[in-house]
Amino acid sequence: MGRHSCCLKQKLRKGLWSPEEDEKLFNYITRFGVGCWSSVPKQAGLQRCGKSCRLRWINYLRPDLKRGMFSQQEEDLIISLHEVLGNRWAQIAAQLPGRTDNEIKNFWNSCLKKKLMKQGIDPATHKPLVSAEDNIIKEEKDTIETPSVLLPASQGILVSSQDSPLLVNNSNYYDGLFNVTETSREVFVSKNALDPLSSYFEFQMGYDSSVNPMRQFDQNQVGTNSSYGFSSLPCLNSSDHHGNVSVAEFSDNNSASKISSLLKESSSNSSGMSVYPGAGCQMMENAGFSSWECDNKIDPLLQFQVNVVKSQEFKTSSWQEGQFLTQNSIDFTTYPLMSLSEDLTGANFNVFQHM
DNA sequence: AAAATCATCAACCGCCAGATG
DNA sequence: CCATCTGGCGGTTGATGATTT
Repeated sequence: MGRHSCCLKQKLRKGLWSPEEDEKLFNYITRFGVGCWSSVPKQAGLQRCGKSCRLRWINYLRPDLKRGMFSQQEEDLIISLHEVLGNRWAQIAAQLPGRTDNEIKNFWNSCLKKKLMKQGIDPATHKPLVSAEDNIIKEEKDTIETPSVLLPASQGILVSSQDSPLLVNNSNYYDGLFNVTETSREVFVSKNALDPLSSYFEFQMGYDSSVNPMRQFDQNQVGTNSSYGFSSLPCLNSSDHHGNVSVAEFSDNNSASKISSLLKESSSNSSGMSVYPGAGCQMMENAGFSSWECDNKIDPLLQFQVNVVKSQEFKTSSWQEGQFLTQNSIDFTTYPLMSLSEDLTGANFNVFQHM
């Protein structure tokens, strides 16, 4: 029970992936795409279960992953979303282009949780740490009060997240085209650090370009890659929480990491990959245009977002100019089918010597 | 310098839901 | 319907490197 049939088969490798395995999987997926994961290992010549291959691809090999530290903006967004969504990591990850649920989950458990605790905030409830009795009393109170309310955008947006309602209720925030004015900027700036959704606004709209991950995205990926079909293309640069660019990404001593980074660096030169199968709607989201309807039908936050995004009519011109267009298929004809072994033994190996 | 402890994160496990026959 | 397969998700583990003692 609970165990996939593929995993029951004997002699399947487990544990860390070797560079050779990464190469096989990557080359297979880029060549044939993802159909049935259970058939991937056999056809790719891997002694792994399909599930393991899927995980490896999603969490590590797929070309659109953004690696490196989380920006402050991303951090705020994760906290905000966690307050609304709880441990629904996949949904949270869907709001952060290039990040995986696993990555966010790890970041939460290893870093954000402690950070909140230090601030005297219960990471589970996002409320000040209080005694258990107080909590019980408060929970009873909460069940009576304020459910989340969604108002039509034309009337302003009231987002109530338990005890920290955020009212967005004038044309500064929403004028039919969702223009962000200086007024709204001020409000955002003075927001409660843990105000749910306000960070989300910032992130979606990229209002703070100094720390905006989308801008970093531009700098790190677009700026260093002359062609890009989709989103985060690999780059040796990464940013720390304050937007400082570093080459920390290559500090990873794991050989598989190295080869994968190299691999992705190589692939970035002609990335025609726009959609990785299995990612569902995330590609759309990565492109800056949400298609929440695919997976999320009733979630209040997502419904809220749909309203906002639809209202904008996307204001997409700049994104389109940046070629962040949603495509429905992978153009593997433009994707490099290189041999990682060759890369490692060739000139690209010099990359590692600089580390 | 060595041992102990801590932090990080890739990968696995178990469960669930939808698809399929 | 029912059984099976498959993809997806969240929780957890264990290996590894970093830091502290």
